[in-house]
Amino acid sequence: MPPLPPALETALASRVGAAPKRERTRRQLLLAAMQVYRQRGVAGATLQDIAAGAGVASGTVYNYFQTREEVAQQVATWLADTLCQRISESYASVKRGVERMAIGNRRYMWLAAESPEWALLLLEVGAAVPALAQTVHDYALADLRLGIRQKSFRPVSEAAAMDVINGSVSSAMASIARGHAPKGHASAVAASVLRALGVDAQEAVAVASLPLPDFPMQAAGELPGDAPPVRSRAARKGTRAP
Amino acid sequence: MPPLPPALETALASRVGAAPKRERTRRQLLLAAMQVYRQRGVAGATLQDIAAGAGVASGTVYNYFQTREEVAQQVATWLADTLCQRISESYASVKRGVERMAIGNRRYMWLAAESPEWALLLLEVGAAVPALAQTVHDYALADLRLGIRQKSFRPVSEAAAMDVINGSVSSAMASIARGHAPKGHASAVAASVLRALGVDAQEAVAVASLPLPDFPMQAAGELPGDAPPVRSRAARKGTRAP
Amino acid sequence: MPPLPPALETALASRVGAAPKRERTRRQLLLAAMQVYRQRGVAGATLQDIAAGAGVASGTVYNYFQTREEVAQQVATWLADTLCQRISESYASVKRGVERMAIGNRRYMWLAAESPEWALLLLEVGAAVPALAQTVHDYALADLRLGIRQKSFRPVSEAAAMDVINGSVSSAMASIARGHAPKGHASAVAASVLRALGVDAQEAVAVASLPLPDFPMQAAGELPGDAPPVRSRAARKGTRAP
Amino acid sequence: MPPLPPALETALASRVGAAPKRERTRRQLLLAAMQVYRQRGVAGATLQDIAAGAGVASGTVYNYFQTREEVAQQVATWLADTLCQRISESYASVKRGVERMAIGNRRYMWLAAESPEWALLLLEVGAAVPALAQTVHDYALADLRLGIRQKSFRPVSEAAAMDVINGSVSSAMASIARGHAPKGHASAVAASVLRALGVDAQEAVAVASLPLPDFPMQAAGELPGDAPPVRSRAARKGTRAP
DNA sequence: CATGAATGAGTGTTCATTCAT
DNA sequence: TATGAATGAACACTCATTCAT
Repeated sequence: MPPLPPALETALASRVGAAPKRERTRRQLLLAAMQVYRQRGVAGATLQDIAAGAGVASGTVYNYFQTREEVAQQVATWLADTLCQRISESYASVKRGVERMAIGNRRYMWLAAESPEWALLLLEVGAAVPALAQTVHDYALADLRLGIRQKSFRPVSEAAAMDVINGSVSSAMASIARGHAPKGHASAVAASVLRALGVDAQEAVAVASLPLPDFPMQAAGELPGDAPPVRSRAARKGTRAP
Repeated sequence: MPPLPPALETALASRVGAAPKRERTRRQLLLAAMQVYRQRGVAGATLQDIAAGAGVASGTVYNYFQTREEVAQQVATWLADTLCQRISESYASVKRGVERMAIGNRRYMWLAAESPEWALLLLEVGAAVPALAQTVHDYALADLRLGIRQKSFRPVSEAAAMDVINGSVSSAMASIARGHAPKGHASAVAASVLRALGVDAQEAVAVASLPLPDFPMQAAGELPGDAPPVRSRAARKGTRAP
Repeated sequence: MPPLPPALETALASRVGAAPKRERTRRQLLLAAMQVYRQRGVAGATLQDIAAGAGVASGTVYNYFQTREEVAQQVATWLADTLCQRISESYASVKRGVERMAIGNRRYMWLAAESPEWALLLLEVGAAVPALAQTVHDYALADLRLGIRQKSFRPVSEAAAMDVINGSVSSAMASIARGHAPKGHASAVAASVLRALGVDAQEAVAVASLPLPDFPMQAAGELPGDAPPVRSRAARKGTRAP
Repeated sequence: MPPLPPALETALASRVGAAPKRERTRRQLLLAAMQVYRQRGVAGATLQDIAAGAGVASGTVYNYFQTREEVAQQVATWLADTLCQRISESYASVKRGVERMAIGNRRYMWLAAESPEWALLLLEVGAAVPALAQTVHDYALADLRLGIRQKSFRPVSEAAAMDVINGSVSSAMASIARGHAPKGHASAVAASVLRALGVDAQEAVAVASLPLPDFPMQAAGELPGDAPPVRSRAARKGTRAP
């Protein structure tokens, strides 16, 4: 999966080298899984492909994940946590809900332009694992409520707003990642969403055109989602020593 | 799949009894396929499940469809043609783009409330078979352009508008079908979408609250998508079994 | 199967039009079977392909042949009888064994040059149905013995001679039909075989270079191998009349 | 497949016990495949038959061969390499083309007498996999050309000679293996072939009656055709499992 | 006789999972 | 822990054969 947004690249791959062995292998597996998910889809991915992609034997995967499905779960968890956290950090200093909403939405669409493969992966995994969508949903909801408190948003209803936000951004990510979108699509969609939330047309366009804040490259401390222990029926230390 | 909207019920199931044998079997197969798609997903559906659901031997499926994928294609085609045509007919007399847009969007969400299983099927098949999404897209685009010509819509861009429309309605259908949506969600989402398209807030809510026109129950002439002969890619419109 | 030697063309296809219906259908089936045998091999031929090739429904085949294998048997029988009889007739007036042997062998190889598809069919069917090879074998054996009686041949043994004759001609037919053989290959092989049978080198080449007698085009009376009745468990007349 | 010529027995079966596991299983599979090819034909052999014959589950076959056809290919390769190499080694010290030709041909026919099943297998596989026939062809061609250079052979043409050699020996192998051949058939055919190549009758019989050189029993170094890794089309000669 | 829909056992192939080393 | 051979249930798809019309 070629061009990963640098920040994510940093978060994942660059740390593969510097970690206890178990964690390193686990990340290689997650990384390989994502590659395969993009090439074959989550449903079509085979464990042997993932293992091969990570450079380990197929049996080894079961030292890290109990079932095929758990791999997808953990990929989703990792994606959700990393993305949401990283993105929300990138505009932590922005205090107005309108701007936060516009920036958050545009950032996802920017991701789709920057690295279409990862965006499609996100959509693919999001469709397969509800947990991912839920996490993203929660972050957006916070900004929505902030904007409402600040009287910037007057949505018809909170639920309607959430469907418009999530639906529009997802749809736009797909359009952009597949190359079907015109220039400026991300801002146009972001502005449209603001309008749906009750923002005045001119302001919507203005806010949706502001320059995006920087997206920091360095990993912020340790990764979330670190290795939950394998809960195998045979999980013990020191087995096999003669 | 229990509660099918009556109009669709009419179109499909009620005619299973009165048709030449070949066509009857084909419909049973499509019907069974839809059931299985809902239970196992399009990707997870097995041909033997479909065959069993239709009450025929597994080999029989291949007298009607050349591959597993073709079943999905024809289900999608049937769904797209039936739904789009039926829905657009139901408001053929409405001339204002704003209203048409609101009615169309609400109708899909109404479908999700009326028969959640079918709505989820539609979303599932729509995600798996691009043709379906495309057909729906085209119908919506026509109304969008109409509204623009009538100066009712002032979308930031046509492409952005389409992503907002499709994304929001899809997202809302899922919310509604899964029972996560509050009362009045369909109208709220429809109004929000109108606002995104540039409609004034009050008018948006007003238009999105108008009573939905009737949805006719009788089949309008013959069904679209009738039995394309196996092993021939010949034209499909208007074919008629002797 | 395109270029059939005219004589065979005459024997088979031209008569399809002028025959009682049952016989006509049967010939269409045999003809279609041969086509499919060439395209898919005897083992790979399906009954539905054969039926389709003959322009009848698949069930109809079972009115003429009891099993798939019987089709192959009758094709083989028809080929063997037609070919051997036709070929041997074409040099009935030749009295010397040497010449008869050379002509017979060359005629098969000529067939391979003239219509490679039919030659390959012959080899294919010959490998699958021993009866064909046996018939051809018998014709050749007669000429061999004639030549021995006439002191032209002094084979090491009769059995060895037969293996050389059959093996060499079969091998050469394949070479020729596949386009791997140089010009004059048929005569060269025929001469080589004569030498193996004890004919002097010069004479062998001379005899193997004589012009081939005409190969008559008109069908000689009726075809051999006419419809053996279907020995079905349900073979009766007048069934099904109400 | 019972009586394998001892030398081949040595090469294949006797080593099944003493080898790394992967190689052992692979040989069992090849061995089983040969058995089934004889019983059902190459085309009629099913993978489950082969797997069962080797005492493994059906899926296991795919750890060694990518497709059904590859099994046949590797059987053919193994047969061709083993046989040709072993046979040609057995008369490496013979320098005259005539003798080499006679010995080579007789050795194949001797094989047919010694272990008819293996001979029929050879013919069957040879018909199904061109590579086998080609390898055999090449060995014979070398001896033919040697004899021509030595003025022993004066074939009508090289191509004709090859068809006579291959065809006659193949035909004779079948006769012998099926028990249709009289005593001394191998020598008789070998002599006949020599005559076809231009050898004087008396000398032909004389040469074809010389005692066959020993056929060594011990494996000469390692087997050819050793385990090519699955999922790689890499070079196969001389591969060696670690 | 002809039809062609239906059958259902059978085939090649895949892949998640296990387990001895 | 890592390995990777082995497993075996599943699956998509084929096709000879039957039989009601």
